[in-house]
Amino acid sequence: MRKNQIRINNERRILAAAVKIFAGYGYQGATMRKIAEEAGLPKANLHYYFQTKEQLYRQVLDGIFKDWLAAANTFDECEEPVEALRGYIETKMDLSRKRPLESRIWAEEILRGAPLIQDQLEQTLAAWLDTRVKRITDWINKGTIQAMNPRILMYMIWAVTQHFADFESQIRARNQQQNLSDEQFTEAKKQVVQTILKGIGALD
Amino acid sequence: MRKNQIRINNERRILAAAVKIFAGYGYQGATMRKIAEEAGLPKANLHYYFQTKEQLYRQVLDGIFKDWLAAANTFDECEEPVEALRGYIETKMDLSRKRPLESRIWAEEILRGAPLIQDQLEQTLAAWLDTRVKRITDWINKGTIQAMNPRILMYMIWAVTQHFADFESQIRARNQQQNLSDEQFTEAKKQVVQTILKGIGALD
DNA sequence: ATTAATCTTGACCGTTCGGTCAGGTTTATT
DNA sequence: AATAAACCTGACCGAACGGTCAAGATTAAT
Repeated sequence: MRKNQIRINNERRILAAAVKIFAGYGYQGATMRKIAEEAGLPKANLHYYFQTKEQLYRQVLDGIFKDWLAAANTFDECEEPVEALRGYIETKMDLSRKRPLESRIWAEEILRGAPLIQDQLEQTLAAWLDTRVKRITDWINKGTIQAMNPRILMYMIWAVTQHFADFESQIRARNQQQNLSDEQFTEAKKQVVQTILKGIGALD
Repeated sequence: MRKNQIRINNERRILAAAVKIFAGYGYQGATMRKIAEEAGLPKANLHYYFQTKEQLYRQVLDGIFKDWLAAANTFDECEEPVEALRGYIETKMDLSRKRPLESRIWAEEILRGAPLIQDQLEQTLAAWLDTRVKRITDWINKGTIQAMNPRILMYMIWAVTQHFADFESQIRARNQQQNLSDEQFTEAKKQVVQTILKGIGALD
């Protein structure tokens, strides 16, 4: 039951166009016409592969969601808070930099209260968050980091890593400047990691 | 040339409804019909006071923008980094908590790249940011806080304070839980302030 | 070569959008 | 009391929306 090559190609093409348009206009602002134009296909053809706009959007979100969760692997692989948190923060910032369009779509969906993926978020994300909270709690009990509310720490990391990329692309667009150079971005990553790790007493 | 009471009342009513609807649906998702319904007025009446949807949205943004900038006064009033940053962070978090709808509208506008208020942002915000950067640089030169890129610090504070409120309201909605209690919120503020101040070497 | 399955697309549909406007009503001015 | 200014609103408009469909073109299976 493998899919035909034509279907594979066209679905990929449509999804790529959808990412661009959804990122640029938001869910409501995006139209099937714009996506079709971007993909270089007639609008009716989009509806052949994706029955509705919502279904197309869901598939876009699915792809993003998986990547965003996968970024947390370093969190699990490392035993100590310094490595674990540094790995997670850097991976998430890298991801936001590498895929700014997807990052923006994700941010908007979260901001709107995730009306289309509540279920996934409730289940997957709650469980995901719980295991990280447990791990942070262990560090606190061992005295490796200072006492705090682990959930708030996760929110802070989330906010900073997620929206750093958004700020960046927005500032770049406004100033007609170049993107942050690799050196500048590495500096930013370093500073974010440094501030948070030091802030929770994991350094010095 | 003072405005009539009728005009004052109705404009206020419409703006309040607009805040609710824009926050709930985003700029594109919001419709003049929904706003009119929320305000309890016929749609044509909205267009009597605000000629276009965009003009109405601009006025909503204007109100938010002023409050958000004003929140930074503590930053100027205090000489030392600990007071200045604590005051700014706490004021911004309080503001986001007190006016979550406005906070969400602002966040979405920023996320979209501020297509409707670019000019204001470029001028006002750039200048605003520059003076803060200078002040932070002074602290660094005096050795009160450790060396760093001041702009990145501002982004971090921005991201955390802004989107903490967004996360909160979203999580509340999803879990049908109560809002964070005053105690919990105070705890959160404390932890954010503590983490950032300690993270930049202003504490301990 | 024939049939079946898949793919393509211009034309079209009902709905809703932001916005307009004429004509009536209420309020302010004299 | 009369005139002017401000306010109100049901009905309407063209445009754009998401989505449909029948009929033809292409590809795959036999």
